[in-house]
Amino acid sequence: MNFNYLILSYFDKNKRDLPWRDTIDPFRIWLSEIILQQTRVDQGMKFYNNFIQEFDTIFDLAKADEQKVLKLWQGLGYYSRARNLHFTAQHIATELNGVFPSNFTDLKKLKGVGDYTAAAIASIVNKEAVPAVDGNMFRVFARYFNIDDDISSPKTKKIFWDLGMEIIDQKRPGDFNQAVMDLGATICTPKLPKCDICPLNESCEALRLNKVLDLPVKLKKTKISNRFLHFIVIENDDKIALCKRNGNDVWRNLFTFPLVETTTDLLDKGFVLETELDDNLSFISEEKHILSHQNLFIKYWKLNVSLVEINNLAKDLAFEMISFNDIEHYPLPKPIEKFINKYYLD
DNA sequence: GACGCGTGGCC
DNA sequence: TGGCCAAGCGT
Repeated sequence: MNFNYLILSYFDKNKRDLPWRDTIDPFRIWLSEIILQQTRVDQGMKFYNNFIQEFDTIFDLAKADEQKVLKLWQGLGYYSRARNLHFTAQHIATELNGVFPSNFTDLKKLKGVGDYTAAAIASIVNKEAVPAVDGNMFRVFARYFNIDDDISSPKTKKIFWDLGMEIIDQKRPGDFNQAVMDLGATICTPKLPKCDICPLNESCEALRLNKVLDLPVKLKKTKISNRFLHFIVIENDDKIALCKRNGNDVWRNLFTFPLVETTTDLLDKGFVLETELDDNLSFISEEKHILSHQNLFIKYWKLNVSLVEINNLAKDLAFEMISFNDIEHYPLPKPIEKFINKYYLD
């Protein structure tokens, strides 16, 4: 019994019924792969369904505003995926005459499509025998073949790619890749792997050597930094101040309240704005919001000012007054979404 | 090659 | 609880 036979037999009997598995439409396969980057199926499913409901073809996606795409992506995180998704849809619609690339080399040229995504799409849509090297593949292969190279090192990826190229099923490359991912997501999991019911348990090297939980080896740990954010809530009538974020920072092109960032939690002199308007500030609430690489210590402050002062401030802080009725069109980071839901929309 | 980029779930 | 993990990519 070899790896391919065992895992494909398992896949044929146990593959998960997922909406993007009903089609070979490259647009839908592509969308699902982008959504599932660093994201669990459970979390991405409803976003996929929402996108498909809103955009039937790549032309519909290309015609939409980026802001609408980001709004649909709101809550899913890693928002560069949504910006690149939209950019690539426009690129295909206009530069490629709406024809979605189907081979690995051309897919790789698309913004937001790397080795993994290109291989996944090419193997499923084009039956191209290229391995989809993702976290699941790292884990399943590292365990089955007892590979202890550090998977956080980029050069290790070539070891797994080469091995994948050697053994990928030539007749069913797409099923092979999906079978590895399904096994990794349901049986060969990072913690509490279900080795007792694993279809590969008679030939798995890590299981034989009792080192399943030691593989794969991942040495590098991401460094976490602390940031201190002060969001200024400015209201007038049925409007509230929002700023579009720009620059190379989290939540690019999403909207927040006007922001003052400090280097420590302790505000020197107790001032936020460092003008006489600090007298008009009142503390509302605080929370800790955890990103993958940053701890955000967030405070919300209400600024009580007149309409005239708001108009003057708007120039300095670059915000717009947005009607609550229109907020549904503005993509918001999770903390801002939660704040607005709690204080205004309940 | 190292780093920045979200959110939610698990124990 | 806090650390780790989840179908990576761009720079």
